[in-house]
Amino acid sequence: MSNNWHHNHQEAIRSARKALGNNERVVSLSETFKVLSDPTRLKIVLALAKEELCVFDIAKLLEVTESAISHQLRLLKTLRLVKYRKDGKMVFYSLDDEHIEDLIRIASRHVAE
Amino acid sequence: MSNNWHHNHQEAIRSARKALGNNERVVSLSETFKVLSDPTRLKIVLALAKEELCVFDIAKLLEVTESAISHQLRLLKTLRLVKYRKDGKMVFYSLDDEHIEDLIRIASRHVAE
DNA sequence: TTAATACCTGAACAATTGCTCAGGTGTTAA
DNA sequence: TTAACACCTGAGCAATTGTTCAGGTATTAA
Repeated sequence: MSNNWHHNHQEAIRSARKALGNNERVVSLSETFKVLSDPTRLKIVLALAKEELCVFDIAKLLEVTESAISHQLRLLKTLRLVKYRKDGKMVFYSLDDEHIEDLIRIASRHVAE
Repeated sequence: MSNNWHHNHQEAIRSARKALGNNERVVSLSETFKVLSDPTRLKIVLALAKEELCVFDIAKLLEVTESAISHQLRLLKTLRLVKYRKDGKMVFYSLDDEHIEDLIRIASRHVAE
């Protein structure tokens, strides 16, 4: 009632605003989730978390073209999620991030319900 | 060398394939991450994790239209990530998932580096 | 050198996505 | 009844995304 704005929710809004923190942080957070939101990319991450693989191996494993894999690996490389090691003509990729596996573990539990 | 296929990576591929599990599981996993991959949606989830809010409040908080919020809430409702409670003209939403907060906590650690 | 292999790259494409807009429903107060 | 409010909805849109395609580089073997 009375002179409160709209309805008495200012407290809740202020509290929620504090929980959000600054915008950049939230955007970074969402970008972290975005990397894992594509099935192909998630499969690459899952595979590389277990084994070091070359591009051809990953393409064979996921049944997609080497080009598609290469594009995704470039992104994962840029985001420093994977590292690579050259050996002659081949390039071996592996996971370069400890937190990601924890993330996937928690999410798996969520999917299992 | 010799009669092995391509190069001696069959073992690694077999091991990685096992780590992937079945395709549906991975797709479900990626969909979980996808929900949190949009900044607006992530902000809604963060806000509702802290406070029960009505649509108008969320729109005010995030500075977007009520329509946009309503569309996102419909998705979150469908995925059973939020629950709602009607009170007169207003609809109050709150988070309805324990795992999501763990997920965000781990991802936050990852962003912090 | 030539050919084959392994991988990378940019352009172009179809598909998906998040939002706006206009209009809808349901509830409340005058 | 009328108007205001709170929210929902479908259509349409611009922007983004993942992939294919064609061609490129680098390394190795013949």
